[in-house]
Amino acid sequence: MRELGYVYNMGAARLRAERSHTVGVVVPNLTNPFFAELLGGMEASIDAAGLVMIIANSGDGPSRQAAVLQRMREHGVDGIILCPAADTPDDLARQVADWKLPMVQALRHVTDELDYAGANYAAGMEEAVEYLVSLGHQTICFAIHGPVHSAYQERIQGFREAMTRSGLRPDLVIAVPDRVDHVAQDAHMLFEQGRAPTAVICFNDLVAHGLAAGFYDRGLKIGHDISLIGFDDVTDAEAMRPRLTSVSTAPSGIGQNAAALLLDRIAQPTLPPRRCVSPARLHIRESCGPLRIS
Amino acid sequence: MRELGYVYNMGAARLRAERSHTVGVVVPNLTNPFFAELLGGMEASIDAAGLVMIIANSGDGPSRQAAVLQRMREHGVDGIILCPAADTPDDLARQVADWKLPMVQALRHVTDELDYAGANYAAGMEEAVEYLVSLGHQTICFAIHGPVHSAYQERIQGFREAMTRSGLRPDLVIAVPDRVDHVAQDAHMLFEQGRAPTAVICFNDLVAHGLAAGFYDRGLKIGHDISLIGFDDVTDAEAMRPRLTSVSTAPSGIGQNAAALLLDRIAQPTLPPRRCVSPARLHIRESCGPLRIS
DNA sequence: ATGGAAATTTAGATCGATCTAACGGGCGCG
DNA sequence: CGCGCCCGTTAGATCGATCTAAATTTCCAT
Repeated sequence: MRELGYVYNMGAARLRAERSHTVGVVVPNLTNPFFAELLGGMEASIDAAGLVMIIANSGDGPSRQAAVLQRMREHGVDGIILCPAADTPDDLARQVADWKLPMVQALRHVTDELDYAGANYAAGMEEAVEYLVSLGHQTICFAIHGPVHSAYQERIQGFREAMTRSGLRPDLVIAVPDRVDHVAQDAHMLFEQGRAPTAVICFNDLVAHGLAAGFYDRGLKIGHDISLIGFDDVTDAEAMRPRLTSVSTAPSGIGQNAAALLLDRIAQPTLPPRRCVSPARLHIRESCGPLRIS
Repeated sequence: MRELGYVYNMGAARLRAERSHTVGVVVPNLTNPFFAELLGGMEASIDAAGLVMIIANSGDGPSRQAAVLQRMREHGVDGIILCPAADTPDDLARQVADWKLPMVQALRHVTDELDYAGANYAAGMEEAVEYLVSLGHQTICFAIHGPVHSAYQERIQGFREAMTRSGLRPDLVIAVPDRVDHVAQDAHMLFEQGRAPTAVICFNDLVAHGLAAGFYDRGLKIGHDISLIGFDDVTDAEAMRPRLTSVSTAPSGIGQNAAALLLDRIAQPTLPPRRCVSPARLHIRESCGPLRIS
């Protein structure tokens, strides 16, 4: 075989066996390091199972997402890991069921009829709020960002519930610019309309990074004049100064979970839908300090 | 067709037509945001051409890389974009020619017999050195990192040549830890053995980020006590304080170039090997200042 | 040595898109 | 009216791995 330079023709095998040893992965955005880590985790598990990943970008839009799913179907993928784009219609599940295509939702979910791998964003958020409360903070702001989806809503909900439970105002949810490089210069938005937060929780580490720059520009010392908490713990929080306290969602682990769910479902398509929600824990570093009475 | 739920069977078409509408992409590392941007650029071009990307991780090791290439070959990809792993044997080109598989090298190159898309690292490095020299710096250090490959050597060569041309010591090339989170605590290495650099150029922005943290810990003010230049301009340099001056290599554009080269070569396999080297320009921000006489 | 059961080899069918060649219908011109 | 040309249609072959069934061999027991 070696002499003749034989290579196994997976395409022919697929045609006969109806198995392509291929899975599709759809993410809203390739360049966000958060998704890059997610992909890294998936790749490891999927590769170990002897399959390859076909990857595509939905651009967080339902129409592109539909086109991409169709393309993957044509390519005969054995299953799909989908991070549903914002505004994904909820008949997605029905459609996929029609297609008899194993599928798991990652990070975000639009239906309970399909598997889901994510993190417990709400619990992580609550832990962050409780930590800030324990430091004496009362005016706590949640800086949000980006398109609306389940992971977005769970964070807001976790924030509101934890704030309410602590008897604090739950409505300080402020939208900052989507473009990360504009966040710094718009950091002043947090202090408008009579708000004077002493602590800010961010939708993700990118926002935290931008706000940290904005606070620096305003002469606010992080961990002293204002406390800052990130979310995802993915950008090198360890390399920020002061080091960024962040809610760790371990995207690489979520990727592995999603891959494991998909492999199981491919093996047993009749399994009832499962949810694999990994804990999100607050990683305390140096960006938060006790409330200063001014 | 819609009523019956017909889907085009790409696998069958491939078997007959010997075209899979599939390209393989091999990178050494999925989680590095630099490669994520590269993939983003490729995805756009490849998707626009109606092909899909199969993606794999070589872990920067030749043996895994060989396995991954073999797997892609079995899957019948129409071509491959490879960022060659460190220590890739140079008979790679011969092997690929035997396989009659269109292939382009991205970011790094091991042979002139295959297409290559990259950036002019040496020129970018020279621009960085000249800029520091124009600010009066004389003791300039290059902080390197990671496995050895062509992009690594071109940067070192550019540094040495530019330093020599300016009549400065070209040998201040210092290796910092590979793990980014250890760079900060090992920043002191730069000042050992009687070296007292007043400016540091970094192998990439991750190193710059780490060193910035290390300098902060030592009480050095960046842009004042010490000047710092990054490379790649990919981590949100705009969000650092002071903003990081960095040599921009535009990985997304390199990805697009690589994709374009591959599509051309698939269309015309007999084309002579081409090289597509995009310019690398210094993006000046705030992390460098004039030499202070102490 | 022969029958029957088991093991192995071999021949063909299959998956679905595509390519070729043969076939048939339509039409114009002699 | 008939011959030949052109066009559209259709039947079958093809790609390569795999699955089934038939054909062949092996081997043990009677």
